[in-house]
Amino acid sequence: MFGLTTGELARRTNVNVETIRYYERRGLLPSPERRSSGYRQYAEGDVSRVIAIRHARGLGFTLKEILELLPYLSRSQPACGSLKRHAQRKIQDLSRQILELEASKRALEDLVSGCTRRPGSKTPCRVTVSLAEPGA
Amino acid sequence: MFGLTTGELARRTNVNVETIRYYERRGLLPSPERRSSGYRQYAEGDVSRVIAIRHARGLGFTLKEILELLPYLSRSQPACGSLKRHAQRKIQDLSRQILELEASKRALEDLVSGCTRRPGSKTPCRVTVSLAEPGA
DNA sequence: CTTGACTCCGTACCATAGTCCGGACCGTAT
DNA sequence: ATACGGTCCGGACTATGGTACGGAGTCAAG
Repeated sequence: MFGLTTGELARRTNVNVETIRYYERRGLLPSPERRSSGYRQYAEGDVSRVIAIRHARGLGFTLKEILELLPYLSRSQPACGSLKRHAQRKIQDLSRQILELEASKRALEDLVSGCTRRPGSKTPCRVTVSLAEPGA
Repeated sequence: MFGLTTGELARRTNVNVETIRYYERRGLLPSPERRSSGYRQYAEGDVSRVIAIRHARGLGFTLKEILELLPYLSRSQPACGSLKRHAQRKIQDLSRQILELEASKRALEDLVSGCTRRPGSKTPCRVTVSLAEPGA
């Protein structure tokens, strides 16, 4: 066996071939061995590595953050504490983002529910006013 | 008076001069009158227009969405209904985004709280495993 | 009349996460 | 032997929302 080609790795991980190359450029995947033809030869372990990256992406980690996380994943004695701190920081980030979105949502809901304008009315509706003259 | 220059509009609305020009390119601001020198001449109304754009951005609307919204803001009889539908669609978007972030947050919290590994332990911590072998 | 601040313009650049392209080369089946 | 699909590569392109640059022209104060 010569290991997996880029396409095979891509199929197994359900990811675009270009994404595999992109992850290599970003340093998320190690530069694999090459056949004499130049074709990349991936090992089975690379499958779980790609899956781990996709999983972490799904959890909201950026590629940059994952790059910091990856060393822990390949150590035999993983630095659980550091990993935990990363995760906790990410939880804080997510909490903040959620709060921001909720604030926007509430503001919009207030806007919409506050609009009691009847069609044909001469006064502009509250939504219009709020967008056009915020603070009014 | 010759109206406001780009810089004056930028200062009054607390945005970058380049952003003003960018909004013009994107069609969010009308191309203003020009002095003989070519300098843009903005009217007072443009101040509230820029502020409205920033406000809508803060509510989570994209520039593209704001572009669709703006016509309603300048009509004398604003189409309250359309505006309301836009706002409601945005509320749906925000709700969905919030749910996604909350799901990620919960997953991370489970990961972190589930990790009871003692320093020096031979078994890798759950956070590591979960990231490296999602689904395991 | 000069200086410094401001404005003009097109274009390039930033970050993010990929995706796509085109020409060249490889590998295998027929 | 040749066709077809896979792979190689650098670079361009997508979308988003701006920011920065550089050379030229403008405005106002001294």
